[in-house]
Amino acid sequence: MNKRKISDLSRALIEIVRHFGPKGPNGECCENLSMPEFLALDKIANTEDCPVQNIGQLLGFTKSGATRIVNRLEKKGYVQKIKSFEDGRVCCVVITPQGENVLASTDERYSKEIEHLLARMPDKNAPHMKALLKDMARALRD
Amino acid sequence: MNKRKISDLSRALIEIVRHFGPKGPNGECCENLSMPEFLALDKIANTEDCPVQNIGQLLGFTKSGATRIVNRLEKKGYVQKIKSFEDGRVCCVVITPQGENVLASTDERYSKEIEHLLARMPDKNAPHMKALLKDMARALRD
DNA sequence: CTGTATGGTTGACGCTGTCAACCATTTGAT
DNA sequence: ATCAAATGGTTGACAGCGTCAACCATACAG
Repeated sequence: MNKRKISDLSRALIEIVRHFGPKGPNGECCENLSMPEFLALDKIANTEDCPVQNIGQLLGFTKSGATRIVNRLEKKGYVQKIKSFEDGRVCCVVITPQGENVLASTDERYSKEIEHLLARMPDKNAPHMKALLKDMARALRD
Repeated sequence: MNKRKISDLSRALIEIVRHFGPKGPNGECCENLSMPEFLALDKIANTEDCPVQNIGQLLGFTKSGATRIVNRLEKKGYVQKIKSFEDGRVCCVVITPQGENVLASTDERYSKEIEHLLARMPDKNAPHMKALLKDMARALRD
């Protein structure tokens, strides 16, 4: 198989992204959670009294997009909207216990898959690989 | 920032996927090419006389989805459909010179971004990191 | 030559996110 | 106190993408 046009490195990253991304084998992250929904849920879990717009900002959505994602999550019972009593315009989005559950179980599946993948790597250099991934993510944030 | 619920490793991978994936800063890979379109174009470039269904198979689409992606690519001028003369039912999808161009330029952008990222990382051993990423992608294929 | 399998296309549909207009609340200037 | 921005959120209309099922055309086996 003589791959052309695209460098090995690009292709490697693309394949990794594809595998773990929204359209990989697990197009949905969990039972009934799309990738953006999962990401939003994660943000909500980690933001105290998260306003709707924050989510949009963090994930690169419009505020109306954010509203819609939050509504979906709410309908699924993973999230609750509570009017802020400091500012009547703001909706604090809070994760529910069910939301916590689904987040935890998704994380578990994700982690397991990563471990499984790392175990199959040639040099068995899993710890090294983990460090690399974390460093990469950190470098992305800067 | 005390991140809860999700393990560091999961989060790292998620962030990487997000950054390089369809909804990262570059939601579109190139000018007017969505992520799936880009992937399809890559497959087409690397498959001699690629039937439409192949693309669907390789990317996890229905055959009708594949038709639609190919049509989009054709409308953009990156691809051409040619009726096979060995089997009148089959459409060979072939990349055009413009398609090659867009693929090359996208690869260049992608590569540059990776290099840039690696340069910012604490471990300056770029070749080693590249090797690790390629190993990871290889492990995915098995 | 007839029935079946296979490749591809198309119409109707559902889901997701954007845009723009909108409402409600807050805030600042007067 | 009042009124005009500014800000947070929601909603209707819309477009893009992919699925499903029905369909057409070609190939092939008996």
